[in-house]
Amino acid sequence: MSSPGATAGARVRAIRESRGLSLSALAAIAGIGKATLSELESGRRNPTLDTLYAIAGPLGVPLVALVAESDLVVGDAALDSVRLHVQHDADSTTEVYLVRVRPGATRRSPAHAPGVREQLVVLSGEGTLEAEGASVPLAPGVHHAWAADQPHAYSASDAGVLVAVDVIVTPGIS
Amino acid sequence: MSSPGATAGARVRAIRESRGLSLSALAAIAGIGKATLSELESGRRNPTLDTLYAIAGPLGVPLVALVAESDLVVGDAALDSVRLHVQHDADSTTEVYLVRVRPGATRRSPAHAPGVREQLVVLSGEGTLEAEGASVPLAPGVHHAWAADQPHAYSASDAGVLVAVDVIVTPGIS
DNA sequence: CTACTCTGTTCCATATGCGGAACGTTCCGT
DNA sequence: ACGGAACGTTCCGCATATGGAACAGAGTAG
Repeated sequence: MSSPGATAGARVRAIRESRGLSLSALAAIAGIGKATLSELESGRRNPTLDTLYAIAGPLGVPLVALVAESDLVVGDAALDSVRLHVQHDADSTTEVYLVRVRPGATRRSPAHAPGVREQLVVLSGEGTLEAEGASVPLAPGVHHAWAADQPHAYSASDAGVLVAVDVIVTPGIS
Repeated sequence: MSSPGATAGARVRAIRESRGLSLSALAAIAGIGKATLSELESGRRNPTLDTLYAIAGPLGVPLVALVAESDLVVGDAALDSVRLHVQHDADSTTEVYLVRVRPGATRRSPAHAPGVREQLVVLSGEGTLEAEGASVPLAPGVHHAWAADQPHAYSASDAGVLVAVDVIVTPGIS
């Protein structure tokens, strides 16, 4: 955490590998030098905004995701999610994630703490959400809210990546 | 908007002035050169992460606030919004905003292009949403979707700031 | 009017981020 | 065993971000 550049580099590497992209490929797509990307990922440079911006696009993540002092829950092969926003209120904590589920993959989530509520807004892709014992079809524009203190799972169809905004509200203290 | 560095510069200047800080003072506190800050604010440099990080601290804002990809309406008495995510698909463009409406303020939005759909997930605060001729009460956890090709407005109650995630889907190409 | 301190900008030497071209490895098809 | 192509790293010339100093202007105290 000492240097923001170092953590950004680690984050870039994590996201890139979770996408199955090679360093050379990403450098080519982003239009930057391989040397730049290599030393950036290993934390040996502190990159320019332009460089980070060039990388964020092809990775499909908002620039915020590379810079934030927020946590990145890196994917197993099935899913990765980026925390876009955290907010501590008097009686609850609200988190906003951008979730990406790979085609054909399923993400099972264990039960959260009692009282936790979760909401999903699908941006693109199709799939299914299993929650509260019901099965909800997911498609672009679909919204669903459920109690997350029970196990639940999202899965993406084989057609394409499922991208969604996930809002999790946890009651109680920060 | 072309260069992320340029918008970051403008944002730094806006926040600095809203804090009543002089350029020299901020440079001294942040431990960076006045030249760096001057040319950064005027958009003539594209800064390093380290430099932005050094500035964000004394300004009292998260690094994210300086880097956000789109226009942040600072100092508008009614509202500010940060674009968290953009995504161009084959037949539509999806944008995710974090919107803050100040207590008692109202944000009126003109009609967007035909076919644009908008969704709101309220994170905290209370207020009212006027859309499609109806009035929807807003409270934490509330979700609403509507056709945004007509004028609409959100307003926050006097109780507190209204914070919400706003998803806008625009059909057609970028 | 002078002297001082503050403002923000411009000039400059230095440090360093940058991309292209090397490099050593590993893997795959022949 | 042998190309050949991919991987990621290191080297190097060039471009540029950096901070210190010099600068002009504005405001104030003497």
